[in-house]
Amino acid sequence: MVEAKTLQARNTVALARWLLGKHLVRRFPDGRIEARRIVETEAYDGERDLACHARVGRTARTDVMYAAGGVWYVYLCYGVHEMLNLVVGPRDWPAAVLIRGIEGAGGPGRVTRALAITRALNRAPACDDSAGLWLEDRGGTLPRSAVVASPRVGVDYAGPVWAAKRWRFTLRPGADRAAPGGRRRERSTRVAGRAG
DNA sequence: TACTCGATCGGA
DNA sequence: CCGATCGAGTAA
Repeated sequence: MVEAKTLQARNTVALARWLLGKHLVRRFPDGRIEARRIVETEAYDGERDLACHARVGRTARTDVMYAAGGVWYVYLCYGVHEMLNLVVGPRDWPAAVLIRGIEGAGGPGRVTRALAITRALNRAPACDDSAGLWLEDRGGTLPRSAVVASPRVGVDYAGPVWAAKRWRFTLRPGADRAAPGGRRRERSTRVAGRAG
C-alpha cells in the first residue's frame, strides 16, 4: 500500500514520475483481484497549469482535485472514455496524475476499460482497499534511465508554454529490471526536489 | 437554455 | 481522416 502522506507532497511532477512501476490493484465486483504496474503517467498541476482541469478554478467537477492527495478523480472524456487520475498534493492545491498506461493496456481509455473503472470511483480512496481500487508499492527502484519524459498528449488547447512541458512519464519497457552483472549505480527517481 | 469542445479510440 | 457520444463550462 502507498502512504497517503507520500501523495500529499506539493510536487506533482515528481509524484507522476514516482508512480511509474507502482502497482494499480483492482478488486472486481466478483471478488477477483488483479494488480498491474503503472507504465505511463501525466502530471496536471494547479490552476496556473492551462492544461489542467482546475484552470477554471473550483467547480463541481474540479472540486475533487482540491482534496488532499490520495483519492481518485475519474471523469468522462469525449463522452466515451473514463479517465483515471490520482489526486495529489496538499488540500486546496488542485493537482492530479493521469494514469495513461498500465502493463497490458496503453492509453487512458484502455486502462479504465481493462479494470472496469467508472465515475462511481470518483473521490474514492486510493490508499486503502475499501473502494476496490488502490495503489501498492511492491518495491524495486527504477533507474533514472528507465523513465522517459515527454510532452503531455492532447493538450494543445493549453497554449505553447504549457503544452510543451515534459510532464508525461513513460516506463521504458524492460529497462526497469536490475542490470545484469549489477554493479551499475544509477540515481533513482526521487520524490523530493524541484518540479517544472 | 443553446452552444462548443474536449487529458480518446477504433474503424474507414 | 472521421464519427461516436455526453457532460462541463460559458454565454445569453
